[in-house]
Amino acid sequence: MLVLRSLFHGGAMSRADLARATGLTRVTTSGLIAELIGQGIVVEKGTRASAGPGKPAVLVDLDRVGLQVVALDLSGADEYHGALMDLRGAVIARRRVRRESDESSSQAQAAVVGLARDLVQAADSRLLGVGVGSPGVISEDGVVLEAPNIGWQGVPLRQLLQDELGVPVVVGNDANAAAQAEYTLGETEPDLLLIRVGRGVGAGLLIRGMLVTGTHHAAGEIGHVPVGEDAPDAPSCACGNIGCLEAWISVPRLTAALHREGADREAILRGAGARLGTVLAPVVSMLNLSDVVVAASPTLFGDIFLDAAGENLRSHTLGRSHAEVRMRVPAESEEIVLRGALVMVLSAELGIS
Amino acid sequence: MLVLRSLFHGGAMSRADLARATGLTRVTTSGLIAELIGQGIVVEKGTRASAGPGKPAVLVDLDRVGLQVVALDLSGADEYHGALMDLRGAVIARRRVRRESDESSSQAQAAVVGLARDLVQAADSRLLGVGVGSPGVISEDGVVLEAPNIGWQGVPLRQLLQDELGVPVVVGNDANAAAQAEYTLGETEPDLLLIRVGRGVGAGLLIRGMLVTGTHHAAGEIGHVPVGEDAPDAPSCACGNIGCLEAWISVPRLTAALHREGADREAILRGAGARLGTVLAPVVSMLNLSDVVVAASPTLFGDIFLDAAGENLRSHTLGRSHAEVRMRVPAESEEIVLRGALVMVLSAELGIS
DNA sequence: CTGCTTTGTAAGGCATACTTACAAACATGC
DNA sequence: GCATGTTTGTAAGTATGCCTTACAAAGCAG
Repeated sequence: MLVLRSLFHGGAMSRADLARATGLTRVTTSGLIAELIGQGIVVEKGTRASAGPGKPAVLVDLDRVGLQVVALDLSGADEYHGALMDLRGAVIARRRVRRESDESSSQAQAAVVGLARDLVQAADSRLLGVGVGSPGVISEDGVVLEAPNIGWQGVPLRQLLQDELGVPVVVGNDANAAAQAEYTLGETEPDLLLIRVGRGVGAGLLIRGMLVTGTHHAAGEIGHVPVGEDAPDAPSCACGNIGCLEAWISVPRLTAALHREGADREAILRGAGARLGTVLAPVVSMLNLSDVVVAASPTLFGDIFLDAAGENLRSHTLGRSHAEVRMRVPAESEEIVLRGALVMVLSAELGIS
Repeated sequence: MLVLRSLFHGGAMSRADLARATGLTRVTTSGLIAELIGQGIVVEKGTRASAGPGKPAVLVDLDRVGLQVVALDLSGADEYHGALMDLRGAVIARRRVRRESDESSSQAQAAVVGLARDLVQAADSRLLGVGVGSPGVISEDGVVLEAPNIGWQGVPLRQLLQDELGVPVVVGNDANAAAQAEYTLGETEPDLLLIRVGRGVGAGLLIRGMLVTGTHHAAGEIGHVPVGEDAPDAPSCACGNIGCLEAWISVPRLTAALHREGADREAILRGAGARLGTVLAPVVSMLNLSDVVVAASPTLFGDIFLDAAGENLRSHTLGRSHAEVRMRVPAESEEIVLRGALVMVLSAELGIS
């Protein structure tokens, strides 16, 4: 694991470089690399153009193009999205399956299994596994305990897919997957909060690089925290309460507000951002976070929204601590759940994080 | 570590019991116990009254009365409080040093060193180390980065005490210490939030039993999150903002509010509790916590306050997740920081958590 | 008193990573 | 052109931690 992690983040290097990076001896590293080459996970990439005296180094690296992963993103509003990727995150094949709004639980399961099977069959090289980012509350062993958007309750998705496909499968919450993608594939602090806004509002939280799951696997479910519930324009939520964060900022609700007659686009977006900032303030203070990522459609959640959220967040967390909170949009935000599913497979199969 | 942890939480047991508890073999356990007995950390406690066939077991246990720890609590409003304790948490000697309000940084340091030295000299058995729970922001290596209440800034307290006393020293935030005490000494979930209200408001947070420290060691600093800042009676805070949580519920501010003419005690306490609930709601939702502990003077923060906080918290976190949040007051709340300091030493010296 | 159970220890095995030693392959200086 | 020094990668043997197997000690049950 140590060797694989160093290789993954450090890129191609010699056995001696690896020994220095991991703190192991050259001897031990050599043995481990031999084993990994035997397993087909690591490959030799020729000698390095020598840059000094001594025997020239033979570079080794993860087989970044020879190993493949199937990643699924079930969080789309009207489609299931999947891709066959290599370890670099490059998409080799992509499939989208339209979702009917009146789909039953078993129809949805069949659609997802079909999508996964299709992509697994598209693999033209060694397949490490299948990763799935799904909305809802998901247990450690990949049972979707509750996913209202898909109409699932207690669906053992991981087991189901594994039995159908005969390949290792990992299933996780979409926001958690996105947070792991941002952490493992990006250059971030080990403490990271990622907010995802779609039909609902969800969050993924990493503390010291470790996913926070909560007592009942429901960490990150902040859509139904009320905020500004005494405001004259406080919206009522589908859950029955008034002023839930989700009722302020979810994509359908925000779109509806913007299309209302005489709507002031900027004021509405600024207001929505401010609501998010208010809800996040206690969390950011409590955890002393410095890095908050908003993964959502940039047309709605662009600079106006983000600046308002950031301003409000900072004005609500300014204490004696000088911590500056950075709020930002991740790179390639469209693919972030797919990339998160990839990272989940890397973590489960290779111990990479 | 594994063996010590099992012994600490399981109490006196035989080597064979330990083997079953840890998953190690009897042989390995026996060897480790022999080593620990050699170090004077574990003692044999005679044979167990036989309860069946087989050779009667020889009980071994941590030397709970022979090992001692010095614990300091610097969070008092007008005194430094310290105790010499055994591993059970029983107080063998206690000292209190009055604190002058106009004390300088170095005077405070001298007072703390004197208190610690006094208690170290009172030890009449093997002393494991010194633990200090201090208010403020404290780095991993025991430097008090900022403690406005004591007037400290960048004081390397751990190094200072260790050099003066020649004994292992651990320094941590008081709320963090309290949370660790509650976790290690009580029967709680591995995810635990502890709120301490005194001159300020602080929190200690454990996720999977691990302390959350935050990017700049300032996790738990929630005193200056504004809440209800638009209310007509929103108080202004020393920090310059309006409606900081601390301005609503800190002991001096709450006491002052209660002593105002025509004050409705119950309404004020309920209001203060509700403010705390509102601030905690996003945190509890985000982390999916089920256990929130309020460690504060029970005269002010009794049932009225707690019920209001709990009600507000629940009404603000009721989503689709059925998680019930339990809010409670810890046992022996007066000594909780001392006991936390004890736990910090156990953790640092013996790996017990 | 024999058989069975449980405890605790002794002896040896196996895996992991370490230390030491050395051959291979290159750059550099004379 | 060649000895010298440097870095890489592997071979052989060592230390450690835990395991398996085996057995003596000390009790209960029939």
